[in-house]
Amino acid sequence: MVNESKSFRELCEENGIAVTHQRQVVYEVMKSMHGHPSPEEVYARVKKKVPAISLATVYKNIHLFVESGVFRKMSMHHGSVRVEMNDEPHHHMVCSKCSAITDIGEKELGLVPKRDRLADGFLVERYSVDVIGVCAKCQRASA
Amino acid sequence: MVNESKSFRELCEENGIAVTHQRQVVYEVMKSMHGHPSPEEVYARVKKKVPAISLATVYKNIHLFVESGVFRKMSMHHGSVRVEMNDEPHHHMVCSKCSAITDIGEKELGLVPKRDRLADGFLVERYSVDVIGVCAKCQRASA
DNA sequence: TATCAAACAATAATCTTTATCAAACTTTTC
DNA sequence: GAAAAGTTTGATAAAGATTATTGTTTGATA
Repeated sequence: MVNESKSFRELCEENGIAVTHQRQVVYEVMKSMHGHPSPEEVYARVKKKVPAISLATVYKNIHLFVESGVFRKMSMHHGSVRVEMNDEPHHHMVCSKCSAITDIGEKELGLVPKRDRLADGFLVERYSVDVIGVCAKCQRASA
Repeated sequence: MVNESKSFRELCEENGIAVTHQRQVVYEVMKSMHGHPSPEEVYARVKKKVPAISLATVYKNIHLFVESGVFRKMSMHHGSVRVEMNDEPHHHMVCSKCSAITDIGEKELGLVPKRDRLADGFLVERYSVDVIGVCAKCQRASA
């Protein structure tokens, strides 16, 4: 307990964010959950330990953890639904500054070694690669 | 004109969906847009050609195009925000039947050849790979 | 311990998506 | 071709996800 508290305190210092009780509970609950829970699911669990907490606080802390680098966003894509109209096999270059998405052909990317089966008998249909980085425009802007 | 109409008609027949004027306009507008427009953006353009169309119709047709295989979903992830709590470098196996997401270690995947620069001077930070396929559970269920 | 910026809870507002349902349109059947 | 059967549409309500606002409380630090 003391150790966990201490490490959370250190983590906050490293990332330049304040230590609060709510924040610590959100962090610990998230760390304890497997997979990729939604904010609502995190909220439900946190609420058991801190009944007065608000959903907005959970959202704010999740965002804060992402911004400060404690956790990472799982998808760099925009929130609303997007579809592919491009028939060619391709992947995406996603700018971490401006979120712009550009297609890149499968060949140009110099692709993944394909396998039919992966761990636990997962049957592969296709790969979808996001290359996260900085687009030329944002490189110029920050130069 | 006649050709385009004809090919849309054929496309609908192939995919077992009815030919309607609204559907055709949504399809043609989407095909004509570069990048990955949001449903709202598609709606805005379609509305210029069919002022009486409703946003719900655009949504319904986008879903129909995805379900019937005319277009593809760009991200297989769930709608709400998700973050990574897993510190190890890893990627994701996403089940196309049940949408379950499982982590897979970078090494187990047998990785991508890394490059620093890609087309147009895009500066690479990291790769994020989604392997789309069928999980063991869903394979059993459909066997 | 007093001060001040940051974080909090509560809640309203916004944005995105889905559901409902009667009317209009497509397809099918004759 | 016209009527029946099945789909799609528009309008709108509702649900779901996220952000903004505001007055209050709390944490860090002098």
